[in-house]
Amino acid sequence: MTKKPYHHGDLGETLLLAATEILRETGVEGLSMRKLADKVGVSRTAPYHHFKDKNALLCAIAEAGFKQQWQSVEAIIESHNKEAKQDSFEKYVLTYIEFADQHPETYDLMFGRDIWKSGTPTEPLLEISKASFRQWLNWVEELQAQGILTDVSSALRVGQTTWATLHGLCRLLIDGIYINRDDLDDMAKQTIKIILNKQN
Amino acid sequence: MTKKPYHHGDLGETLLLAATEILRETGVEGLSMRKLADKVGVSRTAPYHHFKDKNALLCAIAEAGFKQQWQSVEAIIESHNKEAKQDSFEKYVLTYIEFADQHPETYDLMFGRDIWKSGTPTEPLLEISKASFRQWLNWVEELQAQGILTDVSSALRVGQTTWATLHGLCRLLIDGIYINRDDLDDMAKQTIKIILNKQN
DNA sequence: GTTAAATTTTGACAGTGTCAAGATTGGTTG
DNA sequence: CAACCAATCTTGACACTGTCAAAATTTAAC
Repeated sequence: MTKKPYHHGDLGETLLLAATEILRETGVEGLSMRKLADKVGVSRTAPYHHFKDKNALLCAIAEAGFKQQWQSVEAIIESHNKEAKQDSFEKYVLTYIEFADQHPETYDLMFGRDIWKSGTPTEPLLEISKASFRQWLNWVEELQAQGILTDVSSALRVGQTTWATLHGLCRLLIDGIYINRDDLDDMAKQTIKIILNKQN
Repeated sequence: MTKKPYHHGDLGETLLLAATEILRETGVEGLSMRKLADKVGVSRTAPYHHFKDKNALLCAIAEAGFKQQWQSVEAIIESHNKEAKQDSFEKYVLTYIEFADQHPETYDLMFGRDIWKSGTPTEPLLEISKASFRQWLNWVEELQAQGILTDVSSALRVGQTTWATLHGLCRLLIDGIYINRDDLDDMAKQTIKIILNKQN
């Protein structure tokens, strides 16, 4: 049952795709509703029938980012099920960093100021972001149970700080401050050590 | 030799002060050149003779932030000189977090996208930010020498990752994601433990 | 006191997000 | 098939933004 909407064909999805492309090429500051409409070939206000706001559009992009991230994490969980937990955790962290590295603009939208401070997250975005964090907490709990992570503090607390560490690294990478691209691999490993609390 | 400039009295400084106030009250998104001019009582384009750009204005604010942070750090170094290094390091970290907590908008400018990605840092800002990071690296070196921090990796590498941890926490706090205000003290302590690599 | 430089203003332009009103199209129902 | 309605798209408009150019004003220097 492929329903082809009215005039355009499937504007909503087309807009999302085009917006994501503009985002990748020029960053958020280069993404305007009008340019987006131009690129797709509709009038300036056409997008407003598919996204209430520019904020809503950004939220939709971020939402897609969370979904993608979610899936790649699930893939790791399944494929690495047999291995030692610690190995798959490392893979987890590397995948997380890789995502931030390859989709910096999307990552910035997912966790950055634009949505969470300047704007307001939509309901579905709020949900999936919470779910995403819960996914992380589940990992932490497992690792605590197996003695790989501290259980001196609660899973929540450990989850917060470890994720802060990971997030901090990603931000440094994305914002390009105090960090060189060549250092990334090395720092990722270092970060894993810190999280796992190993000296070497 | 107090030179009172031409018409206004001391526009440059007045603008900086007013801009910082607007920043605190409404965030970057509420800070426009025109509102700023209005607030100070000059015409829209008057600020452009004291700051080349809006970008230059933001850089000036960030620069002031670095200076303030620098001074509070220096104060710690002096006053805590006699104590054990580790104690003053903890104080250092807490002070850093406190600054981010009390001047979130300024902190966001200092390390955020607006200047480092959307805009371009001015020369003086670039300098003081580097100096600020070197200040941190000096701490790391001292702590490495005293066996408080790992010296498995270089000071640079350890400095990067530890600062990433600290920065990550501050960002979480500022952006208000996955973290409650009440958890701050607890998380700060936790973060110190992680950095110092102590399990409890 | 005249000249030059620094400072401020007014006018203008392109760009932004978004609302209101009208035009067009498609699906649904009699 | 005809009529209606709702979804979709366009045009026009408004307020706001950053910033440039040219004119006006004030101060400093000689």
